[in-house]
This record gives sequence, C-alpha cells and structure tokens, in this order.
Amino acid sequence: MPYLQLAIPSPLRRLFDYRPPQGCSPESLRPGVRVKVPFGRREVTGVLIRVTEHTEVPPDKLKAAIAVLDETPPMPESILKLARWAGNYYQHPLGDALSQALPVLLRKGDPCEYAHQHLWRATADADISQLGKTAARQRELLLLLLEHPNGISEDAIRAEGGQTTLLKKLTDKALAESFIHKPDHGHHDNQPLHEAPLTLNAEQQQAVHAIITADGFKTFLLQGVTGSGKTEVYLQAIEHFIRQGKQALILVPEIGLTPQTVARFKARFNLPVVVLHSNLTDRQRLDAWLQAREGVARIIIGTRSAIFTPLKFPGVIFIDEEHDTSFKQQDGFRYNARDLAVMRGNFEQIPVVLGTATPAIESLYNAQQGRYQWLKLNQRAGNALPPKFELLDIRQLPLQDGLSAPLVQQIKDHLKQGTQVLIFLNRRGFAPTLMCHDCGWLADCNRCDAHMTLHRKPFHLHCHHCDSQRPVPTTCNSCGSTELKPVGAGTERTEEALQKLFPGFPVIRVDRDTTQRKNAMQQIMDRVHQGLPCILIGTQMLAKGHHFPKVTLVAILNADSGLFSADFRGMERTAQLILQVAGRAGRADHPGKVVMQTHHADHPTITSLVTEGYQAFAQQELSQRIAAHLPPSMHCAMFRAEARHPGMAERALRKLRDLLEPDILQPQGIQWLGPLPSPMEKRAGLFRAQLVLQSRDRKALHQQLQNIIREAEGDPEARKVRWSVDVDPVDML
DNA sequence: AGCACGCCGACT
DNA sequence: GTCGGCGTGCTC
Repeated sequence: MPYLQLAIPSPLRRLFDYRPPQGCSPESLRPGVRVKVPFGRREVTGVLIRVTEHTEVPPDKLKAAIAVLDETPPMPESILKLARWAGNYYQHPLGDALSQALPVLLRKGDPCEYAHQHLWRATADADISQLGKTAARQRELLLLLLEHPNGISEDAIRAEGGQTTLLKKLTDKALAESFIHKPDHGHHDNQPLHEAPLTLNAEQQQAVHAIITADGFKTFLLQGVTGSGKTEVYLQAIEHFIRQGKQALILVPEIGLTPQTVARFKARFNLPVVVLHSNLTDRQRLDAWLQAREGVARIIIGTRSAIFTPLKFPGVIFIDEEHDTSFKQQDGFRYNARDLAVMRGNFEQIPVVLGTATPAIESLYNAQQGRYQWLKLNQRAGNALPPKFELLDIRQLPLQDGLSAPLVQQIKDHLKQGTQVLIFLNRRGFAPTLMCHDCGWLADCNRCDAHMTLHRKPFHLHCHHCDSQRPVPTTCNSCGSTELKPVGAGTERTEEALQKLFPGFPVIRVDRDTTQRKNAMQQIMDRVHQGLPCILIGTQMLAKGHHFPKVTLVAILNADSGLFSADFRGMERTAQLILQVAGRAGRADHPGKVVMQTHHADHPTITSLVTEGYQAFAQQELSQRIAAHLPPSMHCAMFRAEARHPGMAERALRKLRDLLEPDILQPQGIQWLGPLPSPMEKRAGLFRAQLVLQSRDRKALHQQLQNIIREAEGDPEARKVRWSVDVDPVDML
C-alpha cells in the first residue's frame, strides 16, 4: 500500500505521512496536488510531495487523508520549484512556504477554478412554448437564460430571483445546458497598444535594446535619475515581449501600487492587465492568479507576494524601486521578492530588470561585480532640471512646531508665486511624546521600551510599536503636576502650525491617519492636481509613488533622523528617502528646490549626497561596508528570540552559541556577534535578543544553518523561547 | 502556528 | 466555588 508524503503548513520542518483517502485511484496521486488531511485536532490542506511504499510512522499514528483536492497540481512546476528553493534558502518550513505561494482560497482548500466557471445557457433549439402554462417558474427561468446567451452563473441566477433547483428540470427537457467558461485570450496581439510609445533618447534606447536582446536569463540594474523616463523603458521593453506572445510580471513596493502607476500600463496596452492590490477579495485574487497561469492576463502588476504568480508564457520580470525594503517579508516566511525574482529569472530563463533611482548598496555591488548588467539613465526628459539642494543649518535656530523661521519665509515666497509646497516629516501624530514640565516624567508604553506618541484627533496616547492606546493623563503619574507638555513635533502638530501661519492656503496632511478611509488618497491627489497653491505635509506616503508637478519647494524637516541609527543601513535608507522626497519637486518645467533642516550641515555623508549625488554617496558607503566587513561583502543570518521574561531570550541564544561554537562556527569560519539584547529590548510585552552569524562564504553559511536550526530545535533552553531565523536580514533591529 | 490540557490566582 | 491567564506538549 502506498503512503502519501505531504508538506503541511505548520512550523514543523518535516513531511507527514498519510494513507491515501478512501477509494482513491493511484493515478490521482500526482505530486503537487493538494490533499485535505486531519492534522492534530483540525483539518488542513497539504501539498503532496511524493508517494512512497514505506513509512517509519507506527501504524497507530498513521491517519488516512480526507480527499485529494486537485486532478492536476495547481502550481506549475516552475512555481513549485521557486517556493521549494525559497523555503530552503530562507530556512522556512516547506509546507508553509508552499502554502504561502498559493492564493488564500487555494490554501483553504477551495476548488482551483474561476468564480463563475460553471455557467448555464438555453440550448440552441430551446423554445419557450415547449413549457406548459402551469410551469410559470420554469418559464421565468428559461427567459432569464435566453437573456444571457453567453451564459449565466448559478449565483447570478439566484441574484435575479431565479430558482436554480429548476435547472435540472429544464436540462431534462433539453431546454438548458451547463458548460465550462474560461476567459479567452482576447487576441489583441495584432494591436497590442492603445497609444503610441514616446520617443526615446539614446540612453533609453540602449536600455530597451539591452533588455529585449537578453536572450534567456540576465539581470539588469536599471539606474535612472528621477524624471529620466524609467517607466517608458519598462513599457517599451514589455511591448517587445508582449508582441512575442509572452507575459510580463511587474513587482512594485506596497505603497507604490498607486492608481497612477497602474493607469499608465492600462493606457498603453490594449491587453488584459491584472493588478494584485491589497483591496482585492480572495476570490478576485484567485481569478487573477488563474488568468496569469493560463496566459490570459498578459501584464501582471503586484506587490511582494506576486513573485509567486505563475506565468504560462514567461517573458520578463521588472522590480520597480528595487531598493525598497517592502520586498522583504518581515515576519514568518522572510523571503526577499527582489532576490527571488532573480532566482526565478534564472529558473525560467528570462530577463529580470531591477529599476530604481537609488540602488540598494548590494545591487550596486552586484552590478560592479558584473553579476548584473548596469544600465544608466542620467538624462532628464524634456527640459526638466535637477532640484537644487539647500542645507539649512538649524543648530542655533529655535524651531516652532518643527519649523525654523528661514524655512517659513521660503514657504511664504513659494506660495506667493502661486506654486505648491511639500513638507516631509517622517513622524505621525501630534508629538513624539508627553513630558511633565515639573519632574521630567515621560509617557512611556507599558509593553515596549518606547515613548507613546501623543495624537490630537482623536485625543489619545498611542504606541507606534505595539499599537496599544490609552487616554491622555491630566496629571503627571509621578509627581501629580498638571504641567504636561507635548515634546517635539509630528505631522499633526506641524499641520496645525502651518494652518495658523498660512490661513489663506489649504494645508493638506498625508499620513496613515488621514488616508485610512477608502479613496481618501485619491481625493487628496485630485485636489492637489487641480494645481492651486497649497501646502502638503506628510510622511513617507508623500515620498513614494506620487508625482506633484506643481510643487516647487520640498522641505525635509528632520533630515537627521536615521543618520545615527543602530542599523548599519540607516545611512543608506536616509539617503534613498531624501532623494525620493526630493524627486517630488521640479517636475515638468518648474525648477525645484529642496530645503533640508539639519543639525549636521557639515556631516560628510550629507554634504556628499547633496553636492555630488547618490552615486558618489553610494560608492563611499559601499567602500565603508567592505572595510567594516559588513554586507554586501559579507553574508549574514540573524537569529532572533523573544520571551516573556527579561534575560530568557538572551540566555537561550547564548546557550545555542556556546553549543555551536566548537563544532560548527569555529571550524566553518562563521563569525558571530552577540547575543545581545535587541535595540528596543522590550516590545509588545516580550523581551528580545539577537545573534548575528556572518560569513564571506554564502554557501558555507547556508549549509550550516540547517545544522544550527537542528541544534536549536533540540535544545530545551531554546524551546522555551520563540526564536526565528532571518537570512539576509534587511533590518538589524 | 494552532489547539487542548492543566495548573494557580481573583472575581460574579 | 468558577473564569481565565499562560506554561507545556503534540501534530503522520
């Protein structure tokens, strides 16, 4: 009797054996199909890895599977391979990795088919007069079918008031029939474009040419300054693959999936474009996934998880804003979609393009090492000018609600000229914290090593790390004084100040709190695009994805934050963010200016970024990383642990390190750092610690990780804490 | 991860 | 007296 070896979505790093379900034919047991099984006290959907003749599991433990859910594997071989590779590389349990590569509905065991795949229609020679006068409901139903010659689903019939139970009667009388509907290819291949492509400059032409002549797998780093027409390169390269009957997959950052980006693709291509955005229902996602798998959708745009979208005719993969950290999943299955894209391109033998104005240091390194072909776009389209930077030294200047007097003057000047002003402050809420003026007490979070942020509307204290909230105290917890003062400025406070300073101009705040409502962002954008003078104040949300052609002044209020971060990537992040914000100004033919308030106007990194540009900064940063033996010249894996009691997580990691040191770390040349308490030791009531492992040899580190995890799984100390591994972490915090 | 079992502290 | 927090153990 054969046994099924299944990958089960659970944190357990092994396969589980089952007996085949009752009355199941051997041919239906194809590796890759989903199988519903009892697991512990619940039912789960696993993926069949292989069928074996033997099992080590004692017969009394072995259970029978409930059902085989698919005739053919839902994931094509290519995606199965990618998910397995990813599970292995990121040291994530296979069952969970495979499960996360599937759309939610398939994880839950729903059938792998379109929503309205089974349709009904009237037969060709159906005639209403064949029904007796007494069969009123059947007549009604048949009339409904006749109104929908292309077919109608049972759901739709019910919605129209028809009785689906009567369909059987009509079928018996040969008046109705059911059929399988699949969206068709649309055959637009002769006319794939809605609009003519723009004319390319020489650099753009070279880039497009390089991409479309790649012939198989190749990775490109497409580095284009803001306004250099990167998207046009994407569009024209994609056009080439589309004309060959292939598909294009485009990954964008979470926040970058704006209607503006999508509109550009839809306006250009007269072909099915599917967008996997966060507001889709699970049903819509499955339909889009199926359309991609069947080659009906020709252009697929999505965020991180879209890297697992199957393509019937793979043509090319684009990663837009490749430096963006949202491509790395930050919990659970910690994969990096950008790096997986490169792997996928390799598996499927297609080109992969990483596009950005500000490459990640590791991508730059890969380009310089010759692993990626480096394509540069340095020219700005049309007569656009690069923005002018001004470092505004605020060391001796008083700040009023985050604003210095010279900055207020500049805002005034630009508004008077009739243009718009954008103010960037990467801090939500009214003030970063509340302090007692008499004794210095601070409003701290009970569950985190952090201050609580004061919010004005609605009035409350909010911890941005664990989301806990509480009312604002009227008296000091420590000394009873009523002199509680907000310290520092967030977007809410600066918005209020700007409204008082410029009563004649609209002040529009853009952060998570003002854009939660559906369509709120769209309404804000519509208002800004009317072009009347106004002040925009907001967080990262303003920096990414949106273009503001009428903005002539960009002000960065806290350019220093992140400059002295505990994370060695803090500088890189700051530089990328500054340039991204700066890129919002000086579009079209308005010259743009960027004012940065700073306490470190002579900081060499800041000055080099501002005077010489990103490339010079990045080069300098890369040399420093190499000198300091940090990624990308080193490969890194991070063990994190958290526990309810202080010291427990650190103790468990230290035990693990001591266990590994003589047999694994030392002999394999793996260096370690820590364990140390995490920079914010307590978060959401848990005490956290981390242990960093580093090696110059990626393979050696990766191979040893399996042994290290095996040790951790067996260690009683480690079993008492929640621990996790992060391969190639992007956040060291 | 879930889910159940089982043990101690503070409430209707 | 029970409700419920969380430590422990198990999943073919």
